Amino acid sequence: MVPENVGYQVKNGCCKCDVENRLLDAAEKLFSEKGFSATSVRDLTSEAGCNVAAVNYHFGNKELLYKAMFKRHLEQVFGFHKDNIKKVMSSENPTIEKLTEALVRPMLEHSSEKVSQMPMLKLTVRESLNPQFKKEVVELEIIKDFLTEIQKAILVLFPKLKPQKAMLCVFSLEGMVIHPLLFGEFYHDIAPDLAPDDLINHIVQFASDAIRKAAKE
Amino acid sequence: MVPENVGYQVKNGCCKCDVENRLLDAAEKLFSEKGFSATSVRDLTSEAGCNVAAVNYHFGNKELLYKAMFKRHLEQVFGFHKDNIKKVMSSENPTIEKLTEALVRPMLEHSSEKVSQMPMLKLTVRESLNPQFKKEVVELEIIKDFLTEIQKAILVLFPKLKPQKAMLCVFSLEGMVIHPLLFGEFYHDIAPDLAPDDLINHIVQFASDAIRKAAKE
DNA sequence: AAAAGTATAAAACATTTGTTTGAAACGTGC
DNA sequence: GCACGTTTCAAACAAATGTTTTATACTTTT
Repeated sequence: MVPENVGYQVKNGCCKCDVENRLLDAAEKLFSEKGFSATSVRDLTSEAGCNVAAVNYHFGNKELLYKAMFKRHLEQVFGFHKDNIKKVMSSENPTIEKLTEALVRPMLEHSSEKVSQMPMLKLTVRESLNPQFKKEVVELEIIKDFLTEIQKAILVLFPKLKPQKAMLCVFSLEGMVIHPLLFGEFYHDIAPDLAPDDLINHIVQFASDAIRKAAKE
Repeated sequence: MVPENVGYQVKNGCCKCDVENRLLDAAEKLFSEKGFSATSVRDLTSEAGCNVAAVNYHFGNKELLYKAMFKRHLEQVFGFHKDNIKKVMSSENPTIEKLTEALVRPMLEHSSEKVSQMPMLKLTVRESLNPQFKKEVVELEIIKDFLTEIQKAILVLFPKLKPQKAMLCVFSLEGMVIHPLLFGEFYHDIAPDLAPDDLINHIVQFASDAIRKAAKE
């Protein structure tokens, strides 16, 4: 296995770092397509254009590569969304509609880049559903932080709301947003003429109405 | 492979039917625990107490056993929920609260039996997320029927609601219900002192409020 | 330039995989 | 009891799996 700390500065960028990143890229692509077990180490290394032994050399084994892939991906994604929350809450006149829209829209309107990151969201959910390993491979703490961030924002908007009730609203909102991401094919099948904006507006309205009502009681 | 129609009546219940059902039971248990790829045919047959060849003999191959397992399970589960809808809608004074509660409560309050069927729900979602086979293994039609049934019930309660809007409400409701089923550990981790009834009441109220508001516009 | 440390590569390793085979056991109808 | 179709089983099959080994190339340090 590769030493944690190299005793010298790597000058040639084409070496260690590059292979590791290519393997992480290959991992995102193949694992999210076919799952962990159905993706072989040889699939990964040939996608990354390196030797079979590279996985074990750089990451220890297949499972640790899996874990490293999640870490890199989740930090990037949640960082993006937390920035969006901050922007809304530090804006002039923050409302629950603005907050929900800031969360819902980037997740649901799929530009060309977003499409490619949907498989990874699905895989993350899949892995959370039936964790197949003893040691957790998706770190719960980073997700918990994210949800707590939304909860805080809601409590700023509705100070009278009980914290636990606010967290339930976060859960419900997240459930509504994740749902079309997970079952997009159903939406298209059952409601073929549904525009993305209609869906976004529906969820924003649906959630905002319910949260506002909950805050009144 | 086993012939579709046997030329005689099987009298001894200990034969064909029994092995097939034991294999389907083993499939539910092991596939929902470890997933398709991570479960070997030998795992299945030793759990079912039969020979390795039995899977291929009775179902053709591992994948067809997987499909047969889903069919048996989904027909049972959706049948149960559709019955509940009918009971509410044919009751004296059906309301949106009664309807949502009839759907939400049986799913979320986990008696000893419900606990054991949660892994199968997770597996069903998992399989819908990243279908790993060419031929669909979870039949979409039976799910579509179920969602349409809820949509119809909502339209009876709120005739002015546009059908498409009603279906969006069904999606949102389903999203909120599935969410705690999928991420129950999170709920327990983030809100440890949350009683099942509180969660059920929250979702019933949250959804009913929002649907009623949507019907007014 | 020599030595030391690091990265890549091809080949081999021992298991495990899904599936098939061929024979034996079982149940049924004559 | 006999012949026939059906079901079960142990054994074997070829293919694929994750990982390790050994040797070779490369980079940095001295």
